[in-house]
Amino acid sequence: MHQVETPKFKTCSECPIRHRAVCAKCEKDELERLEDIKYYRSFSAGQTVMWAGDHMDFVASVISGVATLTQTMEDGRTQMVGLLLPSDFVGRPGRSQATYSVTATTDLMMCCFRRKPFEQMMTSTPHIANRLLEMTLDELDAAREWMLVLGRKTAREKIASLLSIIARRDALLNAAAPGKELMFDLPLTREAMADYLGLTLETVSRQMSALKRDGIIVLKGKRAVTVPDMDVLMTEAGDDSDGGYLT
Amino acid sequence: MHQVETPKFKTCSECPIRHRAVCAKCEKDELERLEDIKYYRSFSAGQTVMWAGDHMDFVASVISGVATLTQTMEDGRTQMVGLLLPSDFVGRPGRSQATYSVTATTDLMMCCFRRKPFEQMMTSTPHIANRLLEMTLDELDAAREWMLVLGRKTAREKIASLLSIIARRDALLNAAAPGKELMFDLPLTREAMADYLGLTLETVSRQMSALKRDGIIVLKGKRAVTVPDMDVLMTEAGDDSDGGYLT
DNA sequence: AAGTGTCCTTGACACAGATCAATGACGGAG
DNA sequence: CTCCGTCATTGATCTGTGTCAAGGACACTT
Repeated sequence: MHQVETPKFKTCSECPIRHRAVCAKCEKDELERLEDIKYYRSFSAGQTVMWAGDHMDFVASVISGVATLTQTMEDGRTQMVGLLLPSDFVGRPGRSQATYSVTATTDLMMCCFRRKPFEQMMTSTPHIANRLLEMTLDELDAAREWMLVLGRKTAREKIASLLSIIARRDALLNAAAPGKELMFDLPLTREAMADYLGLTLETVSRQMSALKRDGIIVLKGKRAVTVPDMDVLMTEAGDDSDGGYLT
Repeated sequence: MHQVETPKFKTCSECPIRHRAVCAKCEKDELERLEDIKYYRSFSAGQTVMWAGDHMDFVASVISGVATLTQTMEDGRTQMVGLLLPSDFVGRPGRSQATYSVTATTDLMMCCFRRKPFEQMMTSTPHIANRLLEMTLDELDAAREWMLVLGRKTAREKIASLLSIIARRDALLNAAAPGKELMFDLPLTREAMADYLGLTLETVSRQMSALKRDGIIVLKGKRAVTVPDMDVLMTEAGDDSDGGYLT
């Protein structure tokens, strides 16, 4: 049951992800052509957007909310392979079958483009293909970063890594003051966190409790997280804490 | 010490990776422009091609041999994040610092393009950018496949997964008859396999012995592997064994 | 032929994280 | 306000893989 809510803005130029999504480099006229082939779809938290193997006749951008990309083995073991945040792209041009399952973990709004005309536009205007290449290269880097987390980090480091990723992108979206403490809501259940990190939900829960006990994070309820000192969290994640400048 | 051997062919049109590399879609005239900005470099097994953080003034295609892409934490834990086979692309246009270390695990020949002129060509001819997008999307799929291996598979399944990947690409290169037994040389040491799989080299060794004991593989020396039945290996990897047709 | 270095194998034991199981917190329906 | 379902926490125990350690196979040097 897709809720067919409509977004609060009217045109692409008012779209909150206008400058970061796959359409970021488009000129006015290109945007107008995109308007013709796009439509909005919304999903409520927990809904499945598509199943692996489904026929897909669209590609899409996440406008708001969070979705997950997951892969499942026959015996039910599942691994999350991507976290889709606003402006992220879903689907692969030239491919009609979904490779992964997509699930909304919060209420979700997507901007969908009919696949065939979108593919045609990609060949006729380089702006879209260029932007998609940039975004794909970024995602590849993120996936490789994640391979280090999955392959070599301890459970505690994994949790700290996930928290710091979510904290950072949240700080970015909400333009938080640096150096100060950060506050955000976890967009994932313990089970989803476990699926992201290659752990069980029990281990996630225990490590969250341990980080809380050690004062690395403060929990209010199950989802609201406060990070008093981001550098300490980064150190727990096994990443170099210094931000790059001033040694 | 870079060995400055030269390849056995003379022009791009005779190049063995001509139709699969980043230049695959180029026309004759575009190939000529590429000739002007390219040069060959060769490395012997074990040599480091570049260190993470190095300044890079080129991007490159692997012509022959195998290289690895690795990421290392401060305390020395390392994770391989990519396996570079012939036709694979190294480096990121627009980025001057290497993100990962690249190491030749066999003798290696690369076709390097000076970065700045290559970037200019990317904007002026869509064929290169298009091909690079395709290749990057494929690599992203491979990375995500690997996340499932790292996060959710047992040591035995991990080894079987790695062996089946190498066996398949080898069969592809050498056009082996399907259904028959496969034979190939491992291009990786036990330690490199461990770094790919998020295991220790001892566990890799034990699981190799176990697969051998169970008749899944036959070892001749340390590197030569024979797979009597590919379907059995795929089942051990936890992948669906059936190739897609005929259920 | 013995010496040396690299890579690999195997064994004994320890431990991080999985598994099994019980209980708790919270929010929505009636 | 209580019932019930979902999600999270915590404890007890088990086990797969890591760690530490010894030795083997092979290639290359002299």
